Amino acid sequence: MKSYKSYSPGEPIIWAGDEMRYVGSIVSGVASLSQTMEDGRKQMVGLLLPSDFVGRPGRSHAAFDVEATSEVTLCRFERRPFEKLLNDVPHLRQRMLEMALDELDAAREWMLLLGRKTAREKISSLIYIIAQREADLKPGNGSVAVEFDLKLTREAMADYLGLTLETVSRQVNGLKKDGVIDLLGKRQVRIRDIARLLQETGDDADGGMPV
Amino acid sequence: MKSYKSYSPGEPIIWAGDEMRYVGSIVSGVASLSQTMEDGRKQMVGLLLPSDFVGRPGRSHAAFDVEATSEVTLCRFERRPFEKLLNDVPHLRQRMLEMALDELDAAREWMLLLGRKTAREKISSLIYIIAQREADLKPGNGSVAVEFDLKLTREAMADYLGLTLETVSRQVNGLKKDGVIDLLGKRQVRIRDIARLLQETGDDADGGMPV
DNA sequence: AATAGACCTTGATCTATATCAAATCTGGAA
DNA sequence: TTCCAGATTTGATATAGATCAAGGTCTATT
Repeated sequence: MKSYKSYSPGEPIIWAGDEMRYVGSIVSGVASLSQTMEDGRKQMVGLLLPSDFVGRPGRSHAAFDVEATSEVTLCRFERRPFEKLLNDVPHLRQRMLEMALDELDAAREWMLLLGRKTAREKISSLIYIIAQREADLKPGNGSVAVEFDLKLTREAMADYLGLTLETVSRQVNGLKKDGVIDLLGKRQVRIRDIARLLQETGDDADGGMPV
Repeated sequence: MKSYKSYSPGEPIIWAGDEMRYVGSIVSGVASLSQTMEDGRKQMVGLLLPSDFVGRPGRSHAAFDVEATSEVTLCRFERRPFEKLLNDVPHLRQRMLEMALDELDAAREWMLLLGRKTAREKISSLIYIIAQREADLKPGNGSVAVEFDLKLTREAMADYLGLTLETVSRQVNGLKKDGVIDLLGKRQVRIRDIARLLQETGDDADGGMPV
């Protein structure tokens, strides 16, 4: 019932419309959840990092494309037995509901980014979020990783942010030029000024002013 | 434990950060779920129509603003007893999970719209979706309502679509000029050519070509 | 070490949509 | 009916980001 499978960068894990025989969770690497329009316009709708769940119990066909962005290892369960388990173990269903609600909140945050943020705010937000999630995985130090690998091409970032890859490139280098981040290699980022980065995201920096 | 409350257009139902004493469901009217940035930029992240659930069990404070867009009647339950009910009745938790997953899918569809669609495609998609949901409520005829009230101001539409109200106005009148829709009063819409409208949304019109 | 292909950067230009600024419409209150 | 405030339309202009077009830079392979 349980098995592991690896995928190389760019490899599809499942296409929208395919039958889903498995559900699973990411063990290592980064995968992307995305939609594509007939004319090729593409939008990532989720970034799947280690511990994230893939697939939807109770649905036989995939609604979105899932692709490996970096080298990915997936831990898979056959969907049917998993659904049975879900019925038998109330705790598990509780857990699934929490995950779904967290993802819903994340999706809604992303809607604000896509609909209303500028290109620079979008890039800053993405870097900040990846730094945060990176730090969650390797606990210890502060609450945000200072140096890490983006594990995304400029094109993948563009697809996530609703921009073109050229704009992504310009904005990343803009943040570097302005001393907010350093680039050590194309995808290796060091955050030079975390407060400044947070400010550049356009998000409420200081959690609301009490009157 | 159960009560009803009405709100007039523009009236806040709850603000982000407020304590949530109730969860509830929309009985009639339209409410909006939205986020606002410090400088006033606003993005709607959900449109709440009759039968939609409001609030999140297991969370004590609201994550988003909820406002009545039209006259709204809300059926409220105290949150704590509701959460207890959720623990005792497994069927209810099952239902909540399904609703959360459906909303997640809807949010992800909206991400494609916000990130990649043109203004005209955005407006067409919104009109199409409202027509669909309108038809769901009053079943009978075809699968899509032909004539209905948008129940949203141009500004509310703009906040939902990530546009300005001027652009919304121009695009709505563009669709009218091109014979896709008729306007009977500012918010009353008649769909003149439903196939054409669907095409204008940019979505896969004919459900994918088998090879 | 040379080559190739996938990424990435940079520059010039274009355009969809925002922004600014008036009208104009509309439905309800007096 | 007349008036008014909010909602909508319409026009002129500005601009962020897209698009088009080269080059440059890694990294793996031979």
